Amino acid sequence: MNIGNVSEQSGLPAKTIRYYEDIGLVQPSRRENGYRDFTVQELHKLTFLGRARSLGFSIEECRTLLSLYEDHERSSADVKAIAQSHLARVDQKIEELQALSATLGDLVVRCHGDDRPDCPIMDDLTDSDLAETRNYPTGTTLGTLVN
Amino acid sequence: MNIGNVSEQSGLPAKTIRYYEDIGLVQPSRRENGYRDFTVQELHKLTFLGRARSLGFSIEECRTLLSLYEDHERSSADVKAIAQSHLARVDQKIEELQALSATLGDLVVRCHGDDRPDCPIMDDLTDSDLAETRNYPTGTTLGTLVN
DNA sequence: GATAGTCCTTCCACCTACTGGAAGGTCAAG
DNA sequence: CTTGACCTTCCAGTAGGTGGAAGGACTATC
Repeated sequence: MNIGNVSEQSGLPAKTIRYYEDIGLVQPSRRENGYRDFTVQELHKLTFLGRARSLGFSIEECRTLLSLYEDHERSSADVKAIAQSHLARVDQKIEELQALSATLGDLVVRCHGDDRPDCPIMDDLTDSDLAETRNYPTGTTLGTLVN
Repeated sequence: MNIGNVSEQSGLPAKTIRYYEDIGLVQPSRRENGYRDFTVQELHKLTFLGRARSLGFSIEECRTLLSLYEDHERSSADVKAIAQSHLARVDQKIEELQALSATLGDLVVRCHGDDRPDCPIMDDLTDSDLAETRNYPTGTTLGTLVN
């Protein structure tokens, strides 16, 4: 199967599939003309990867999941552990974002949003006393908060 | 003020401050020896930036907020608009993550997590029939879901 | 004056997970 | 034989930094 075909059937862009080959998630063979030639198994792996990625598993988690996927003797505990730790991160992120939403929501409500310069949002970002009572999240866990 | 001093007072790593200079968020002057020399105003701007970033505003939003911060004639409506659109994105992200959490939570609960290979999580990632009834999020809004 | 330690500088590479685009080879249809 | 769709590789860019190397500057101590 050509990459275009596999792309259509798996739902992954051809670019992404080439990238997955680059990082060693799939190893399609090559034809004489240099074109990649995918087997049905590889199509399944790519579809699997697409689903796992859409559930937010990282590439490295996907790599592990893929090896478990191929190991029919694997224990479900191994799979569950990955899913659980991923779930924990998702839930933590939700909490962080909810706290953020509360803060932002409060600021937005308190801001008149008129043509005068007085603005609680700016005051909050500016005034160190306000900031000290608040409790700004710092650094590590909140990186890119929203995409 | 030297960068180390400003770093300590603003809570931003020196690396980050240099980066912010690179992208034009601050313009400290230089001493004869080549060291950056920050004014108190620049320290305030950096602190402001740190707070805005910790609330999840993007660098470009921070740039706009910073110009509003410096414009004492600005209207609060301009500030509010930015905060509101940011809030909307945060809330949308929360919804997406909650849907994800529900899906993952369901899978995790249904997985025995023992040493046998049967695993609903794997089944879900593998079986296309299951997947069709599900409704996997795709592509754009869910990029890197969790950091 | 020499030396050690800390601070500062620039520059380059790396992170995630792709995506866009250029330059060029291949294949099937008309 | 040409056109267009498909394929290839390679390079660069995204957001927002972070890590590290190589080297200059400053301060304290001997």
